[in-house]
Amino acid sequence: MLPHSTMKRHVLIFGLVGGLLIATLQYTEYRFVVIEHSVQLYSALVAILFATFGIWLGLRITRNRETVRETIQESVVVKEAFVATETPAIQPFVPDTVCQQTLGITARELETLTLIARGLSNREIATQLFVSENTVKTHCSRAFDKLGAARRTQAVRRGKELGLLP
Amino acid sequence: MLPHSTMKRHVLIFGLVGGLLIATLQYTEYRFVVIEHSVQLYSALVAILFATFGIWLGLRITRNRETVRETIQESVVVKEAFVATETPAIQPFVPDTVCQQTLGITARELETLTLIARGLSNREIATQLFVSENTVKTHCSRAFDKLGAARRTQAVRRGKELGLLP
DNA sequence: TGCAAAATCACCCGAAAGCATGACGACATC
DNA sequence: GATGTCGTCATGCTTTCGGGTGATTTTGCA
Repeated sequence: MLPHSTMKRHVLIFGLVGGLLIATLQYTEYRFVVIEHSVQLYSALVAILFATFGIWLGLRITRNRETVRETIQESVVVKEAFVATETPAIQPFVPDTVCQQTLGITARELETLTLIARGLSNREIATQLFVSENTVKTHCSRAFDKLGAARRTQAVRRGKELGLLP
Repeated sequence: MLPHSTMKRHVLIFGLVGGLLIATLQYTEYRFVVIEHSVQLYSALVAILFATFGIWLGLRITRNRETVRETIQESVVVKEAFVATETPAIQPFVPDTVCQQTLGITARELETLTLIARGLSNREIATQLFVSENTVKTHCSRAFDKLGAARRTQAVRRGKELGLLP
């Protein structure tokens, strides 16, 4: 359930940022290029910027709308929608405990996976979890095994697909 | 021939009007419709407006530039350009071109990043891109550098945060 | 109380990843 | 023609990962 105010602020910020961006670009342009085709090129750039921005915004909004719709009819479909679309919008992420248990992934392993997904190295993870690097490696190995992953990037991907990671 | 300052002011006005339009519409929206999906629908509308505006502008500019350069062929080019720009607005993921350019990430680097995010190893990426593994490594290094990432997992995380990766 | 699972740590070793550096050709720009 | 960017590739070197194996200590539950 997305609060409307959040969305509103989103859009508003988008708009303002767009305007500001244009303005700043304009300003910088003033003191930079004074060549022949600069205006055309510059306009093209702005146009592309606008287009991509609009497209991107459209994509975003569309995706969110789908989320809303899915949530309303809430059933089995909600799960997939949750993983795919709503996850990034909300802060307190709750991993799919069912999936975790069916795969036999322990709490510590999931914790390790989460830190991997954050981009930490084994050593950093060890520091953060107050364990040795070897232990982290063990957790990694087991988690990778259970996820059917050969690399940590793959593990992250799988974890996100399965709803184990935010 | 239009004086440069005129064009500049043109573009600037476009940007500002865009931002203001969003803002005012947003404001009116606040005190008008209080229906369920109004915000989402409304945002979608604004997005479409933005996108079409951007596309239109892009088309205009493109046509102008083509006209300037080679007057012979034009209609065909415009058609293709239209198809090319509007099609990707629907399904597939569109990376944030602005962010990409501000960071100076090249197309090849982004491609490499995408495959990294898919969990592929450097060797697999090399195979898929028909280049040597060393080249992949180079792309990785440069991309990591531009993203401020030390590891590939970190790069993926950053890329997703910045809207460069799906 | 005792067993099983989990968590912890260690060691080795090969593979992969990452870093630095240099180089070359293509291509566009100036 | 000089310059710059991009893509490509290579080499050498260091670090990190991942797999394998084994061991010890908690811990939870029967």
